[in-house]
Amino acid sequence: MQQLRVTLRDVAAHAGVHPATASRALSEATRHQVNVETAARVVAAAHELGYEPDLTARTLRTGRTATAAVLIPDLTNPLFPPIVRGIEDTLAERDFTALIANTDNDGGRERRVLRAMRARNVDGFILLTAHRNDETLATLIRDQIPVVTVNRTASGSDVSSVSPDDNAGISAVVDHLVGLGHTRIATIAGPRTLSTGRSRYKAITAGLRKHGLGLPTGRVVFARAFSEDEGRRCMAELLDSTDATAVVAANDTLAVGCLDTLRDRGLRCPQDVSVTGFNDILFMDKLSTPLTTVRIPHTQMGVEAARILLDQMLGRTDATKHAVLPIQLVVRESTAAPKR
Amino acid sequence: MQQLRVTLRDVAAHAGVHPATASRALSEATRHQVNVETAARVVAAAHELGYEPDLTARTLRTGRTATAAVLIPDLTNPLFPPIVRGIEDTLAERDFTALIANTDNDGGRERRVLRAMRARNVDGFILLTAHRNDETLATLIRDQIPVVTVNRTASGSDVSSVSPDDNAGISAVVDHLVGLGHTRIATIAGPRTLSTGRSRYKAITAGLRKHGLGLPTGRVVFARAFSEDEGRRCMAELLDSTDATAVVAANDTLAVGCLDTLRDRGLRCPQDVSVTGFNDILFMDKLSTPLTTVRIPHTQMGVEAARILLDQMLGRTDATKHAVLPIQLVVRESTAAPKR
DNA sequence: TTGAAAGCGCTAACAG
DNA sequence: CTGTTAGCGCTTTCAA
Repeated sequence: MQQLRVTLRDVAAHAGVHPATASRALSEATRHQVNVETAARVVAAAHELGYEPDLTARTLRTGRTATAAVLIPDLTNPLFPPIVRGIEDTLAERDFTALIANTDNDGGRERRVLRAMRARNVDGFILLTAHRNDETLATLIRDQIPVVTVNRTASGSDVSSVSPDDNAGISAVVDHLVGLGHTRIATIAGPRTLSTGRSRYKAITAGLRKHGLGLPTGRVVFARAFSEDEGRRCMAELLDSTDATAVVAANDTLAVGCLDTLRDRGLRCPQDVSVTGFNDILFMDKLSTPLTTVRIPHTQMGVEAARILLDQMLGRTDATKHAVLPIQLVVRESTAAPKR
Repeated sequence: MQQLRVTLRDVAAHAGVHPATASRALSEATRHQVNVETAARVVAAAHELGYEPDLTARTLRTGRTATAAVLIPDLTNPLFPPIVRGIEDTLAERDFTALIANTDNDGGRERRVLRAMRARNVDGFILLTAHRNDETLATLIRDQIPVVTVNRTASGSDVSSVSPDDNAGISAVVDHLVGLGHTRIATIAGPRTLSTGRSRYKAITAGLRKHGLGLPTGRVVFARAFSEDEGRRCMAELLDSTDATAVVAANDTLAVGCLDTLRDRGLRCPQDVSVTGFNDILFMDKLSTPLTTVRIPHTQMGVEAARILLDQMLGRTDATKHAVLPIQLVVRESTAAPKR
């Protein structure tokens, strides 16, 4: 079978001390309690034997696992991998590990995942999934488990969060379109159950108002999910109900669906209709119509979230913190002046 | 602090039995050792109290964690997320969890990750990273820890693997190009340290020979990594050294780089040069030149890998298994007959 | 069929 | 500064 594991007792025996002393010598935090020479001897022994502490045993004793759960809707959505990398790399700096799980925004799956994660005694959670009035989130808050939400803010609750500056992003998009001469601007808004959906929707009405423009009912469709399918469906609906010359999609995935429908209907982007996205996910610059969109600092969002969570898990603070990260408008070829 | 956890003792007390009996009653495998009524009482008590076994404690006792490590080069490469999802979902069916780590194909990182995973007592490994003569792999084999490689086969070693049918895929690509009338076909081969690089390179020479065609030195460039940058560099090199009318890239990422270089040089694809990829990753159908490529069953590869690993971890078998999954040629707009 | 007892490897409280 | 002791929650002998 598997090679016999080197245990703390082995190290202690090798160094001629009691296991407890070896334990102290090996931990940064308690090393000062040990005679310098003794400590050195223990460290040498540990090194020599290739000692690697058993985190399971440590967890059982301390109740902490040095693990954070990361709940995401779906890893295959290209928005998430860079964020997850930011999280993982930042956690790793403190020897924490991320436990990733996909929830597909499905209540049942979410409950199952939450149970599995808690059975594993994770020290904290990063939620890229939270909806308004999120059940998972409520449970975690009740049990005082550290949580950070990313790209989602929970309604009224006091939870740390990291999000892109939706307001600035949408505002920049609207300014850009108005600057090109568009006055009839429509939007495909995200689901109202997601904070990104709501905040971007609010931002666009505000942005248009700033220019003295409105958003009549015919020019708004709410997507039921941030999916290409929904992008296609919503665009079709808009084409039937409005004469808008530009469409602001709540994210890139929806925008990609829009482009499909336009092509299927024989319309050209940007000549007939301008389209914008949000997030600047992978390959948006290489589409047949390179997408004008809002770039958010994906990886940095993960980094920030992990930092805030680490602070909480390590007990360095319990202040809630809301990081709003800067965005950047990226103008490509999906936007142009409206036809005369 | 955190809500007090319901423990096995609580359940036992509630049911009026000894913890050991409760333990037996709660486990499928040992339930038959317990009086039916007693067992029912225990189960009811567990349910009522909302008992969730502490996996940490179980691990310490049994040595098994119900966890598998998944080592990938980089999660942000769109090839991997669907595979990882297949792995996660399949592991979850047996209440196993995946622990994902990115190695960036960096030796130091790999060693660090391996140590971290072993400190956490994972029960098995899925490697999407293995190179030829892989150090990590060798260690795992030596210590008899269950391993499955995906998209990589280790040279000469006896490790279970899951891979797409590289041979059939490349062969289909070559047949397709020859069928269009190409005779001067070049290739951007993958790194020779990766089995995918080697096997696809072998497959193309074999495929060309079948048609009486050769692959002179000027028509081969080896990429140092499966990256867009390398695709750009290699394409530039090919353009300088050959008059090929078609380029077979060893994967989609390289192919995307090729397209960039062609555009930068003022060449059109497919009119001037045909290009093909491999994998059919996300958005290859929506590029400005939709890519002709080979579709592999991403998610299914993950599913197969997880199944094989589960069999090994649960001790159901120790036979090594090599799954080669079927591919499909997807013809899009990056290939056409050569200019006159 | 059930209970008693031991122990996985570690760390923290307490003594000395 | 170091050793003793105890115990985290669970499973698995062994004994009754």
